[in-house]
Amino acid sequence: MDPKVDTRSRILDIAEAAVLEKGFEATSIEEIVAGAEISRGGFFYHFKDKNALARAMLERYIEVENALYDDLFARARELNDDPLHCMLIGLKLLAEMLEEMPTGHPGCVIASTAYQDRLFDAGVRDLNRQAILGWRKRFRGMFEEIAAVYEPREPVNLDALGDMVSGVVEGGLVLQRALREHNNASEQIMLFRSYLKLLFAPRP
Amino acid sequence: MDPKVDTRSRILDIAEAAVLEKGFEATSIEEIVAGAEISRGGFFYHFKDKNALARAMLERYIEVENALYDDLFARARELNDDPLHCMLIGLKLLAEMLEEMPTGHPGCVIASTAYQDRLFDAGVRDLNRQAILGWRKRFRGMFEEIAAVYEPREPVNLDALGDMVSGVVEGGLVLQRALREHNNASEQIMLFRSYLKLLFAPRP
DNA sequence: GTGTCAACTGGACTCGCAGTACAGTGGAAC
DNA sequence: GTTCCACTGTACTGCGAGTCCAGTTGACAC
Repeated sequence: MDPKVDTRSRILDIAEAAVLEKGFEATSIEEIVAGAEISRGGFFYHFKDKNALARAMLERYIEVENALYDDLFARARELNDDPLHCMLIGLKLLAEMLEEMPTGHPGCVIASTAYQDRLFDAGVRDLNRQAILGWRKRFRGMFEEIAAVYEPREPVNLDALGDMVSGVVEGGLVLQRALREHNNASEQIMLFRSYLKLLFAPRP
Repeated sequence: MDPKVDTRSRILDIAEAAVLEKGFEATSIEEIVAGAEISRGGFFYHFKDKNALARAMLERYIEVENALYDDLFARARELNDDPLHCMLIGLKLLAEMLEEMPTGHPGCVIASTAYQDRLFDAGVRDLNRQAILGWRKRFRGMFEEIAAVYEPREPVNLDALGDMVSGVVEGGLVLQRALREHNNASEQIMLFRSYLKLLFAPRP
């Protein structure tokens, strides 16, 4: 049973670890098949080419990420029913989570594919795009709820504010990777959180 | 004279355009030498390998970027002497500049190298790191000036706030690339600007 | 027990690209 | 007239992606 645990997911596991550590291009198929203990032929049996691998990785990653956000904000909602406080708690939880991830959050995957996009086909690029649009929609919805209760202190485009969650995470991860520091992403999220506190502060 | 205009910078020009359009890995030396109308031997005469090219590109890019920030905030300072207003004007100018860049801002280069870092040697990675640390220092200094006049409404780490400028730009550029939209980066900067307005709003 | 199919193995091959090596050349500077 | 810089051109190695395909192995079907 052990050697048979779905070869396809084993390939994805190995590939994901390698890609997160050193990037997609720097990860060779040779290396993946060695890690997964299969032959090159076996790899190409499951994935037509590296593009197909990228697509499968992105699909899986986006699912995991969405489940994570669902869970995070569901927990936040349990702790506080107010939409603003729920958001603030959720962001705190997200920041804590990012700190606990030693090698860095997979969020990388999105930025990484965005910056190497000529390496990928239209399917991969579109998947990437849809993921970010999904997060925009998710957070925009939450901000609408908040804005219905707390009038924003400054005029604000809620789509852009929704994007800012993804943007701050991605930007923070870029900093973290480039600086080789550890808490940049979580720090950036906490700053964004402080922005929201000020933006939706109740009028006196 | 025309065919002789410093081959080295011509290589850098061609390479930069290609890399910004499709990424470093996807840009072949073959293609660069064709664009610059030199031979492969000529390329390797100027650059030991692709790593040396990357380092030279980064060096040049960072210089340009720093000059740009110098100029931008100098102009802002001319318009208003108050450190907060100077920052707000500078960010507005930056946002406008980003909107006017059709193919997208070179800021990409930093994120791009960060995400493909295993492709590069320690020299390139360190250059990348130093650039971000330089911006941290620059913006931290400006925020210190502001905080000396306007007490922040929320506790804030000024290093992290300095990083947030780079982070928001990088994050915005990631969004822009992935979404294939055009104003995400400038929108994100304007949101950051609105954060600063709220954070350093004078007490009544 | 035979047949079928999915899930592979293994090897041989092509292709494109990075990088090496080096011999030769043309023109400006001294 | 020589030297040297800035190349050109060619020929080579090596690596990794991707193709092709013939053959194996184990599960289940009938």
